[in-house]
Amino acid sequence: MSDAIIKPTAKELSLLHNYLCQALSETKRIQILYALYDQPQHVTALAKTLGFPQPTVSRHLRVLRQRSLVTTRRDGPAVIYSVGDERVIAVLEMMRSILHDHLAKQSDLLQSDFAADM
Amino acid sequence: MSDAIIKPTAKELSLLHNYLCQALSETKRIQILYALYDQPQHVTALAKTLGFPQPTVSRHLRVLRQRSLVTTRRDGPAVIYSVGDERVIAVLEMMRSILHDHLAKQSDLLQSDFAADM
DNA sequence: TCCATGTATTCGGATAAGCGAATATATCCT
DNA sequence: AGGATATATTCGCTTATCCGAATACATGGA
Repeated sequence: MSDAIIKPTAKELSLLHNYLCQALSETKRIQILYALYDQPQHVTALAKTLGFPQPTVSRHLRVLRQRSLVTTRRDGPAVIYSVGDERVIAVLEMMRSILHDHLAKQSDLLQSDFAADM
Repeated sequence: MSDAIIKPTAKELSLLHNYLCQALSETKRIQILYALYDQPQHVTALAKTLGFPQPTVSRHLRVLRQRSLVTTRRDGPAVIYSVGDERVIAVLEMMRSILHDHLAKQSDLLQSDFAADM
């Protein structure tokens, strides 16, 4: 498993960072991705759903759009956004499970510390 | 598949962001993770491998350590760092494959644009 | 204990990224 | 064309984060 991975070059990592890591490095954008995964919708609806101002949502969507992480289709004057690549959600879900295990482990530590004090 | 995902709360996303996304939102830290995955090593060796100043590496390692993304063990005055959770590498590898498909698709587009011009 | 090696932290300055408010642009309908 | 709705962009400001240089801290051996 370990040796199946071809170590990426610095250049590739820079691309990876600019393309994906950067895009996911903002809570609001992650919220937007999950909201769109739950339900494709247009900008104003998204803004209302999340409680953010419309320009804020629009700016974040631009970042996601430039990286093809969301796709668009017009519906009259509105623009419906959807998740462009579901694997991005899979990535986020994997991160979530790592986070959950981490929190569980921390909670275990707290418990054993507590036990040790008794 | 789609309905198997429990939509995370804003609070959880904030945690996720602070814990993982934030940590991966920096090219040098990703380089460090891959270098440690390739070979656990101490700080100075890492700095030499990557060509970064030692304090820079140390600062980034602190960020990773605080999130348990790397683990440490002492070897005399040196501190050997290793990857703390290999799933983080899996996450990065998944991102890489998304990036590669994206680049391939872009390259296809360029090709068809080119063909259309002929 | 003192020195050598290795690691972590602090400081000031520079850069990048987000935000709110205002405004520009686009689409459709009459 | 002109107005209504919806979306995108720009501007100035604030905040967060990174970096290099200097320095403090930790460990083991003479």
